[in-house]
Amino acid sequence: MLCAHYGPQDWWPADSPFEVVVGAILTQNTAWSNVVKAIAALKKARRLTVASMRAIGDDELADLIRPAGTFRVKARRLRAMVDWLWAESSGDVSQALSGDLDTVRQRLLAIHGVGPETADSILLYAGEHRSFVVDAYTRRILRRHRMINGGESYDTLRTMMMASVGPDLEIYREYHALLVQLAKQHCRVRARCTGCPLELLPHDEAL
DNA sequence: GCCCAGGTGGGTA
DNA sequence: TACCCACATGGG
Repeated sequence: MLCAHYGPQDWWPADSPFEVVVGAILTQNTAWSNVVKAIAALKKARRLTVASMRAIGDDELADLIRPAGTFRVKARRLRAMVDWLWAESSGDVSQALSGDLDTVRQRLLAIHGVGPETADSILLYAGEHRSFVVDAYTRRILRRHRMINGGESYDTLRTMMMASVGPDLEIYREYHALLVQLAKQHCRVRARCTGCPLELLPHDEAL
């Protein structure tokens, strides 16, 4: 039995794939609590759809997402994203993300404002792609346990994690929750992760 | 008042 | 290629 079974299901709370996409951009270098406020404002203004967000100006969009910080920058990035989604699939997020992982990932990375972490978050939580997200938590934990020296590139860490964990959508999605569980319950992931970084985490210092 | 957060793009050497 | 910096709000 995988410890993932006990993990919370709310690392990326969202009511729709598009909300995941928007959150992925809004959370860049930003506390999630601020993203929640911005998303609530978008919902209240009925602008949390590709078509309706596309229909407003940058100033209005920036004003709505102000609580998330760097709002002018993020308004431009959301604009680039909705334009792409519209061109790609008339705003159907699932359809836009369908297809071969590496191909879709490259297409996402070509969009202004979408870097590797944002792309992987979208692929994993808005799509059905088994693409591991390397975020600040992942780096912090691996470094704390001296499993990396800190200089590795994003792609190096992603490849390392995916090779050791194995292709498992649910484990990828629950990874951060898993770390919490590992810390609290001293459990080990053995079924499919023998030898992986999770296995090596000292139970009292996972976070 | 200060520091940081679930990054990315642009500029410079 | 390899750094350095702007972006900006809200919470501890």
